[in-house]
Amino acid sequence: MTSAKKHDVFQAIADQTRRDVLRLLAEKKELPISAIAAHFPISRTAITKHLNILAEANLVQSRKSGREKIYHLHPEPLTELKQWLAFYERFWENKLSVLKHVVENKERM
Amino acid sequence: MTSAKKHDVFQAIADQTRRDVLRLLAEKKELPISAIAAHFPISRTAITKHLNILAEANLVQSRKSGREKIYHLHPEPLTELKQWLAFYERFWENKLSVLKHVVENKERM
DNA sequence: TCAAAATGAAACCAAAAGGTTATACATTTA
DNA sequence: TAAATGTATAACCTTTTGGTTTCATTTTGA
Repeated sequence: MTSAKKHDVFQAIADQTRRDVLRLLAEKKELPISAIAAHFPISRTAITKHLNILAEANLVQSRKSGREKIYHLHPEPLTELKQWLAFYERFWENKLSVLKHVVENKERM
Repeated sequence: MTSAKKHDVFQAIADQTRRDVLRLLAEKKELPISAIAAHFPISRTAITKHLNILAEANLVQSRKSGREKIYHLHPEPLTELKQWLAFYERFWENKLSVLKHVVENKERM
C-alpha cells in the first residue's frame, strides 16, 4: 500500500509559486490563507490549490483557528529530495565549487 | 537577458521517467537514444521529448556519432537544487535523522 | 443579530504535459 | 546501391495544470 499520492515532493516544488509559498512560510513561521494570498498576484482560490498540493506532499501543515486556516512549513519531506541528490553528488563533486554563484538564498528560485 | 528557459531543473526532475533516465545515464555513462528508449515502456519519440527537456535544463548533453546521438549525464545544474535545499536544511536538521529510512539510493525515485 | 471576513467548493477555461502514429531524412552496411 | 538502422519532426490526442469567477458556509465582532 504505497499510499499512491497524486503529488510528490518533486512535483510540489516544480512550480515557482509553490516554492515562493514555501519560502514565505519559512520566513513568517505561520500564516492564514488570505495573508499568504496577499503576497501573490493570483487569486486566493489559486493559492488554496497550491497549498493543497503542498499539503498532499506533506510540505505544509495547517491548523484551524476560528474561521482561519493557518499554514506552516513542514520541511521533513525534503529529506527525500536530499537523498535523491546525494546519489548524484559524486558525479559533480570536486568538479565545481558548489558555492560559486551563491551569495545567499535570497534569489527567487 | 535571463535566458528564459522553458524548463528549469525543478521541472526537469519533476517527472519520474526523466529521473529514471538520469539514473540510467549515471550508471551507463553514455547511451544513444534507442538504447535509452529500450529501457522504458514508452515510445522512442516520447523518450526524445524527455531528453530534450533534460537537455534544456542542461542535465544531459549529447554528441553525434554517425547516425547516433549519444547522451551523457551533466549533473552540474543539480547544484542549483542543492543550494535551494540548503536554505531549508536548518528547518529540519537535528529534528530527524536524515538517513533514517535510507538504505541506499536503489529505490525508484 | 447581522454584516463582514475567511474559507470551501463547483464550474469552467486555455495552455502545457505526456503520450501516440506517421513520415521523412541521414548514415551504415550487406 | 538498396535495405536497414537511428534520428527528427509534424500532427494529433487526452489528461493535467494553473488559473479564473461565482456562490455557499462558517465565524467573528460592532
